[in-house]
Amino acid sequence: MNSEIRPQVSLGRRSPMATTRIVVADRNVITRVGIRSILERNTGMAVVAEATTYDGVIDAIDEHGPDIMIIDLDLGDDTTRGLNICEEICERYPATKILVLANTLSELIVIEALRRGANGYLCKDDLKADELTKGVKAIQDGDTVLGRGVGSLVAKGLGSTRDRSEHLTERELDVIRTIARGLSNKQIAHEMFISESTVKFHIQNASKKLNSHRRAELVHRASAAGLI
Amino acid sequence: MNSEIRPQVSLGRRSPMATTRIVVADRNVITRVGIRSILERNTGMAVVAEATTYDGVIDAIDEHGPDIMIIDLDLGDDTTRGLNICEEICERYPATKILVLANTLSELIVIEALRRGANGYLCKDDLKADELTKGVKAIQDGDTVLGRGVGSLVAKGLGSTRDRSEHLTERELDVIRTIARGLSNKQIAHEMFISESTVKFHIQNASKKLNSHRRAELVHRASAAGLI
DNA sequence: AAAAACCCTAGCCAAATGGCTAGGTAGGCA
DNA sequence: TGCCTACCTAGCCATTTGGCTAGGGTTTTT
Repeated sequence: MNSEIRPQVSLGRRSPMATTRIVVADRNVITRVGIRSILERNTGMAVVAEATTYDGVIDAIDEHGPDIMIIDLDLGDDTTRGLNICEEICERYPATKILVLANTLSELIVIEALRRGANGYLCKDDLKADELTKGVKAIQDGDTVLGRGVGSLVAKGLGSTRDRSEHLTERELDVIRTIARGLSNKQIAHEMFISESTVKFHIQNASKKLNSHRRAELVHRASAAGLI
Repeated sequence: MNSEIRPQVSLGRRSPMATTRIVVADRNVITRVGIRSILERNTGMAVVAEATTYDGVIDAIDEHGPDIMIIDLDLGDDTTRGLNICEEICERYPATKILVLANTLSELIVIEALRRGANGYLCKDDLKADELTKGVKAIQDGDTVLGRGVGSLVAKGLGSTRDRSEHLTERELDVIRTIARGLSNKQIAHEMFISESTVKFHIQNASKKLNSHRRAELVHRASAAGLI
């Protein structure tokens, strides 16, 4: 794994008086307003635009050239674009740093996001207001920020991976959780940015591990085991 | 349902100068701040407290005696308390009106929430900022407010099934429990001495009640609701 | 260097499911 | 009596699934 991500981005600390210009992208109004409100408690931060679609993100960056883009990868209008938007932004607007604000936590998504140019990854749940602010500042200073839970998750994956007697992989759990929400394989594929074949592959493997033959049973067992 | 509550606070239309005091409960900071921020654009509304747990909700109401409680039923710390918190509030603090702000939409949940004293039910997704504000005002005026989608969902079920609390029948529960064990419709039919058609019939009905479209989701919802 | 995990993809086929319309029964209740 | 509910059954059709084989790739462990 590249430990070296986006090498040639301006490193120096910014002058304390400069305003950090931010664009927020999320499909949910409440969330957008919430983020804006939390950030603007700081005089040094300004949310200059909001976006609700991938195209809207590009447009907003193009127009405002923000310092930081805070984005929920799942904007819903184009399921294939979630992770890729990071690359798009990174390539076309290298001056804009990316903070991913996700609903769910999956080691793979975190890694992928970082690999594609994200500078930070926070999870909406269990996030504290000051963590968001601190995260933005840290990224502004050139750091890479991983929220509570996120860091340890990644570290766990990067470090020791053993003691798996009968354990479901992270990916398999992701799939099961999504099945529990009632999505079809096709929908899951879109949401996870993988192909339908892969979804079926994970289901098959998880099913064997939990000895179930129907996805409903799979969900129930995983649920009963407290895995989801 | 009691149309007459809150004796000592001015009833009927409030004077335009009066401030609507609100408590917001949601486990997510961003959401709490977002709601607060949206509501406080109106001079007549003030979020006097926030809560993140069920006990916190009770404490906050006890301390502030708000006009309106905006709550996400899933606060996570006690899964059995979600719907019951409505009753608790309704009984102990009849002056406080309840607006449920949910993530998911299920007819059963909506009905139950209303039956237990909720005055409104909005769905976070696809909610517009002014809808939240309008909803609060409407509830303050004594109306019952159901968000887009919510209303039609309930109306659909309400036409045929008026007063009764919408619940799953014994047979439907039997089927769901068996689905959870991973049996196919054919196997279920054989085990229950009914035809496969009947199995599908029960599944369809239960699915409508729980607003799910896949048996895996049906199992998960029923399971999460403690029904099986 | 080899093995072991994990992740991703493809295609095939039979079976199962979801969603629907359109009936039937029996018991409780106004 | 008629109406309601719960329960039961049938058939249709498109879609989804389960189960399989047969490959890719990367990273970590041995």
